[in-house]
Amino acid sequence: MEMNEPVTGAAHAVEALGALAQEHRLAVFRLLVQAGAPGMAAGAIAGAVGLPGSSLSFHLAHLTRAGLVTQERRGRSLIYRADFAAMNALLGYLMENCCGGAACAPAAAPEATERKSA
Amino acid sequence: MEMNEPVTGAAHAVEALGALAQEHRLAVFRLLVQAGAPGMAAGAIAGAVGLPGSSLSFHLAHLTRAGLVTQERRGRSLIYRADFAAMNALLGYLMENCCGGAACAPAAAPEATERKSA
DNA sequence: TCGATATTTCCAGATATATGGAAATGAATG
DNA sequence: CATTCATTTCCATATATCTGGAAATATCGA
Repeated sequence: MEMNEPVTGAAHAVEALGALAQEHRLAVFRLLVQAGAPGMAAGAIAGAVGLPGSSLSFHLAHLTRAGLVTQERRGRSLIYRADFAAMNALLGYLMENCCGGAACAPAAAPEATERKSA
Repeated sequence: MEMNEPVTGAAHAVEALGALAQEHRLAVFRLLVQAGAPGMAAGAIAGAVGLPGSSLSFHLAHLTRAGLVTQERRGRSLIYRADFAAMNALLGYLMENCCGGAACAPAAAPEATERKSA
């Protein structure tokens, strides 16, 4: 069953975008983006974003269902990580066939990796 | 007041993502992305996505409020266009300080502009 | 000014989502 | 096996969103 496929069709994209379209989930996702490969345990995330366990769990499940984060048990903790491949697939879907293929401005080059602070 | 600023803070990003997190609005936005600079009239959009006027208007207003599309009157039609700058700001915000600044995989380069067909 | 065209606003009902406390589950430790 | 720690599931309430018909608004042409 399609549980962890890259964002391919409209329905997947809507689910992923909906997962990100919420204050706390967006904060969690960005936190995981910045955490990178090591990921973070649910408890550490809860501490960072200041949410009660039940709410955080709800949001993590939402992000996981949408395929934007992965879950791995490590001892008694559950480690969550941003899924960069899924994210890229989503961005690609949004900009697909941008400007009908014409050489539009560098519309698909978010300079995030070059940025210093803000 | 902040009506058309680039996506800067979390609240803006949530609004933009929420605007895209809906089947019909996503279809409309992608249509406008592909239409590029000329944009499309509301009626043409309605025809393309098959929505009654009132619903489409609701969704276009939503996208406009979120700063993802712009509106310009041309005769009796209203021309809508995707706002690529806002889109890029959103993508940049999502990937900000990706992997803590480490040289992570080319996570922020959706190859949309290089793609041939799909 | 009258009529036709293009689009929006108004409305109310149907559906979906967010919240957090309390109880339940899963995994390690002694 | 009993205890502690980490996280999830359950539940009810509160809030927000989607929908489309009908009426209102705006622009053009004769």
